Amino acid sequence: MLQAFKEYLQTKTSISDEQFQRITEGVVTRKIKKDSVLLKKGDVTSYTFFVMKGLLRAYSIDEQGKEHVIQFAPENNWVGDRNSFCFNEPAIFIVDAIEDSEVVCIDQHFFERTGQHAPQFNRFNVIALNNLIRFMQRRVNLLLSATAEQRYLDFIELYPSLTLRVPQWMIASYLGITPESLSRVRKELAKRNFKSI
Amino acid sequence: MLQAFKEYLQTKTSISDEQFQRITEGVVTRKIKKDSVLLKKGDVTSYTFFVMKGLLRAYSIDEQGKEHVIQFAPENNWVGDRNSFCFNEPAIFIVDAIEDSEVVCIDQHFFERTGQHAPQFNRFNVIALNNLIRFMQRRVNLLLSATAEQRYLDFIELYPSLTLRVPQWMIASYLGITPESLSRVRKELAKRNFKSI
DNA sequence: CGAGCGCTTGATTGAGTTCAAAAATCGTGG
DNA sequence: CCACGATTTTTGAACTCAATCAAGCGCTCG
Repeated sequence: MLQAFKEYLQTKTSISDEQFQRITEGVVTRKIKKDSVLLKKGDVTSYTFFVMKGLLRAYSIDEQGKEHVIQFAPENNWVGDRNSFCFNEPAIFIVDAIEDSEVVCIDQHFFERTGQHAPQFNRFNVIALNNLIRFMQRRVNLLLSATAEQRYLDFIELYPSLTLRVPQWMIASYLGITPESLSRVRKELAKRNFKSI
Repeated sequence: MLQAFKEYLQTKTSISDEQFQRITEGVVTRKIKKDSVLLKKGDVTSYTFFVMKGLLRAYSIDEQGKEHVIQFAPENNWVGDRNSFCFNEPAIFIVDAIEDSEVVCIDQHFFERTGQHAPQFNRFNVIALNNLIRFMQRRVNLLLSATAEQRYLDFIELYPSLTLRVPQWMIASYLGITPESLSRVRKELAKRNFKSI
């Protein structure tokens, strides 16, 4: 049932089968149907989620009702609202499913327990956090400096598979442009013979 | 000599004077004159820096030679290049001093040692990393959704003191707009009687 | 005191938005 | 399996926010 999660942890931290058994005692999974919401703005939850199957997104909605995708979370990724999970404040993002998905619900206790049972886990966790920061710095840098076209090219290079699984208007939302603009960017790229789309 | 660093660590982690003494053995500080570079793009360094005094910035330079500020680092903040420090890759950012500054040079060993001597430090570190991620998500969200004016208002609210210490063109660079645009935004705000600038 | 840098202002341009509508694709029930 | 409605993508035209280019002002610091 937690097979994918086990494989993930074991490739990252060399946790034994028995250790895995122990640390995931009581841990539950949850299936989320396409288009249904896992976490909504304003909620205060003590959970964050590991995606075993499917694809989710975290996004915000501005005053004009427009959505802005903060993160896509396919298999083997984490998703949640840090505001809520780490700081016990109301969630500022909405998390919902782009495809039928299955997630593992993880609370703070899990992190503590696992850190005690398997100290390598803490190291791994710190590296993962640093990696995420590095990744976000890159995204900020692109938003500061690059055109819509450059950002799109960066996206398809970084997430070739997502390009096929995510509707175009959501990618536009992730890039910070309108669906119409992304359509035009793609048209322009196609004209200049980017068959690779 | 490390007074400011000691106070920082003690307010965050309740490390004793003796512990501090032990973990900072061999740790060196460095003074950086205004406008001089602490870390340049392409360097591979095993250090990250805690700012005891002054103000630094991390920024990138794009193909057209334009600078984009990723981070301002005043007193009691950390600055460095994660690519280099955490992943031993060439630095992608430049770090230089906006004011005459003094930093503590910290290497990976410090983090390991400190984590062993004072386990609370690890907890604190993880929280700080999560806090930074939360903060960067907020910035991405603003870049995706807000106008130049909204981003500027957010900036002066979040960093009232920096607004006075940082030249205007650098704030523009942080916000992802040109100095000319920021000048106009300020003019517009002044007209609408935002005396509070 | 003058050269250079930072800030402002104006005129023009341009990337991307908005609004509107057509074309293509998808999902679902008969 | 097809048809129909809904959603997504594309296309067009007008518009807007911010960028660019260019000039002038004011400060400071060497």
